[in-house]
Order: sequence, then C-alpha cells, then structure tokens
Amino acid sequence: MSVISVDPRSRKPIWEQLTENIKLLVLRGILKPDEQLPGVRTLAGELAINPNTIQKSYAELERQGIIYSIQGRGCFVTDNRQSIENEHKKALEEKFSKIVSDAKESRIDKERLCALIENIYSESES
Amino acid sequence: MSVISVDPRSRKPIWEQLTENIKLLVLRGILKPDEQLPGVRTLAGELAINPNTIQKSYAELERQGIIYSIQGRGCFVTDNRQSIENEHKKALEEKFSKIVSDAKESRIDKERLCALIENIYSESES
Amino acid sequence: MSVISVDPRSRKPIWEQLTENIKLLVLRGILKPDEQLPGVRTLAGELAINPNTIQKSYAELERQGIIYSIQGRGCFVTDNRQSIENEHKKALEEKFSKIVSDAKESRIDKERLCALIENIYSESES
Amino acid sequence: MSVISVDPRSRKPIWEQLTENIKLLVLRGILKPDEQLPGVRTLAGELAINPNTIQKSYAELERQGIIYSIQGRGCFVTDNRQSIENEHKKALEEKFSKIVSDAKESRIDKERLCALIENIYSESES
DNA sequence: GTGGTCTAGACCACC
DNA sequence: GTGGTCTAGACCACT
Repeated sequence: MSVISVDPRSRKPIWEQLTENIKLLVLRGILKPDEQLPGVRTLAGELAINPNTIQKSYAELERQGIIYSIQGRGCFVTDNRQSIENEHKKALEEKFSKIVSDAKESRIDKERLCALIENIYSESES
Repeated sequence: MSVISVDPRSRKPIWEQLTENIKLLVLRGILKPDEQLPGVRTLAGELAINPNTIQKSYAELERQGIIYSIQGRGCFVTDNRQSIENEHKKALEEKFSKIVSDAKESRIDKERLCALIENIYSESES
Repeated sequence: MSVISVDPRSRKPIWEQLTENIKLLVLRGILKPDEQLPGVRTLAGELAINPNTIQKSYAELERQGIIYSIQGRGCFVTDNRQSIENEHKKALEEKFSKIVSDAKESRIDKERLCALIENIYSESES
Repeated sequence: MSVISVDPRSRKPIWEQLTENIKLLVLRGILKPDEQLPGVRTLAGELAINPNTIQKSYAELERQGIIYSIQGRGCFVTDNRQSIENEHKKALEEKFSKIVSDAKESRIDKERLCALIENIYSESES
C-alpha cells in the first residue's frame, strides 16, 4: 500500500497535490534514488482517480528533474536529492520572508514571531 | 483616481486580488469608516475590467463584514476596523506557523529564521 | 484563416509541432506582442484536432514564457521577443556545432561545408 | 567486452541508439567486413536490456544493408562500407543544409557559422 | 465566451 | 507490462 493520498475536494488541482506529495516523499528519503514509482494505472486505481491525472503529475515531476522515465519500464526517482533539497529550502525561505514582511506591515512584534518559532521548534520530534 | 490596482495576468482571480487590495486599504486607514467606495461601473472603467468582477469582490467584502451596502446609494466601509485587524493578524500568524513547521521539517535552523526576521524588521520604514 | 498547420501522420506529437509552429510565428513577428491567440476550441476546429491537444501546446508555450494566459479572456503573446530570439539562436548554434562535429568525424572537408553554406545564403530571399 | 553502450534514460528508443551505435562502429572500421556481431542473448546480457530490443536493432541494420544474417550462425558485417559511407555523408549533408537554412532564416551571419566550423576543425584530433 | 481540470477509453511504441 | 499521445465530452471558475 502506498503512502500517497490526495483530496479531490480541495481547490488545488489533484495533479498538483500529487506532484507536491511525491516531491516531499523524495525529499524525506521515503522514496529513494532509482526506486520505481507505482505505475500510472496502478496508482490511479489506488487513489480512485484517472490515469491521465497521474500522468500529468509524473510529467511535471520529470520536468522538474525529480524523476525520470524509461520507455516501457516506468518512472524512477533521480539521485540529485541534494540539489532538490537546496531548491526547496530556498523557496521556503522566500515564502517565509514574504510573510514576515506582511507581519511587519501589520505591526506584529518581531518578538511575537520569535516566540511562535520557539514554540514550534520545541515541540516533540514527530 | 484610485490607488487600487490589479494584475490581470496573475494566476490569482482578479476579484480576489481586488478583495485583498481593498481589505488592506481599510486596514491601513486609507479607506476610513463610513467612507464610500467607488461605484461598481466607475471602478470597472478605471481598472478596465468587467463590472461583474467588481460586484463579486464587493459581495465578498460585505460577506466578510468589511463593507456594507445601501440599496441605491453604494458601498461603505464598516467601522469595526479593530476586529478586522485582529482577524487579519490571526490569519497571518497561522500562515506563519504553518511555514515555520515546514521549515523545521526541512531542517532549517531556527537561528536562520530569526536572522531573516531581523533583516526584514531592520529595513528602512517604507 | 490561420497560418498554423500540423501533420497528424508525423512521428512528432501534434502538440510539439504546434508548439514549435507558434514559436516560429512569434519569432518572425507574424504574431505580435499582446496579440491574442485563437481560442483552443476555435483552433481545434480549424485544425480538426482535439481541444485538449491545443491546450497542452498552449500550456507548454506558457511554461516557456512565450505566451501568457488570462483567465476567461484567452492567451496572448508576451513581449520579450528579444530574449526568446537569443535563446533560439543559441539552440540553433549548438545543433549546428554538433552536426559539424559529426561531419568532421566522417571526414567531410570543411571546404565542402562552407560551399553548402554559400549556396544557401546566396539563394533568392524568400 | 564490447565497446557498445546505450543510455536507457534517453528519450530516443534503445533499439535506435543501438542501430546508430553499430553503424558507427562499421563506418569507423572497428567492425570489419564479415566479422561476426555478438549474439543477441550475449549482447542483451552485457547491456542488461531485453533480447527483443537487440533483435529489433539487428533487423533494422539488415534492412539497411549494413549486416547480413545466416540462419543458425549469427549476424555479420557486409563489405559494402563504401556505399554505406557515402549514404551516411549524404544524410549528414542534408541535415547540415537544413539547419543552415534555419540559421539563415534566424538571421545568423554566415561568417558566424564559418567561425564555428573553423573552431571545431582546428580542435585536437581525438 | 475563455482557459483549466478531470474522466473514460483508445491507440501507439517500447521493452 | 510500461509511459506517451490523442480523442470525446464533461465540469468548473473567471470574465
């Protein structure tokens, strides 16, 4: 059984959810380099969605360099996890900076933000 | 002339941009309580977009309790700025917490986050 | 009537042909900046192919930054023709270099290649 | 061990890569006339690919007149290297001409092309 | 009206 | 068996 799941009722397109989902699995090392992804039809069956939707997601992942496909064999995880991870961190920091700017504009104290950070980082390791 | 502007190329719907835009103007006190908003057709002309889009945005703002409309007169800003501001701050803090969780999961140091905060808060007041 | 055409019997996917086709029209200035492209259904009718195929092509063109789409309005040509043109030239030169290497390996005289170039460049301006 | 290699990740079908690969070996004289090619199963084992793929490639090579097969014995290189070479050169020149036309249309100077040629031909003999 | 997404089902080349 | 392409037709949000 797969650990992948999507919410068809979300406003975010299923193929985007799927893309992000798999990206995270690769980032966390749950999907290891050169490991084969489930086939489009298989996964479509498990998630009860259309194979084409899976296909679109796989195509996007390949475009992003996270997976590669071999004709007649299937799709596999690339082994450049490091660069993907760096890119992901950079994107996160940008989003973070943007929201901090918003917070500043709304006159939220920076101490408040730091306190929130402390809370989250001191939570039990999941 | 209004200080309101929208970007039709953005992936975010125009009516959402407009809603957020006006919400900010109220928050910053640029639009004061009981001040009248520009008419639907007027604003549509200025922004070169469809009046229905403006209408949808005004409806959303009324639903959120930020403005009220009087039949045959127009739309006006409500005076509960304080509660709107609180709500806005709360929403910001939730988004902030969520992204901090993501950062933690990606093993970004909390010191890094605090440094980013310092940078932004020490920028010149715009 | 449109100047766009595709060959459904080619080995190259229709959506790729279409993408390349439109890219050339932009490059040659036949499609001008901010000009609207034909709608997916319209073009699908003209070319007697499925709207989804057009859609895939438009999506790729948007990803390449050659066009942009506005929700509910349509697709339009971007105005960064210069950068697209440069990128295109660079790609052409790479392909050219690669084939010259092959020619060298096959012991084709460089004089022969230059002669071919002369021939083509002295042809009547189309 | 053979000097043949293929890249299963490439978008180009493996059997095509293989065909081209062997063709080059014949052209360069590494595979000499009447020399026997590795057996289908042997080569399949070495390259870790499906025997059917090798079979398809050998069939294509035979169709092109580059090798011939003897029932129960195996496949052998034909000795009409000259004609193959000529055909290969002709194909190269056609591809070359086509790309030069594209370059002309993109207003790349012919001097630029000649310079590229000079560079490549003056490189150290590999 | 537009583009964007999704489904269902087909066909293809490749392995 | 696999992924890749294409068709037909539907639904959605946005304008």
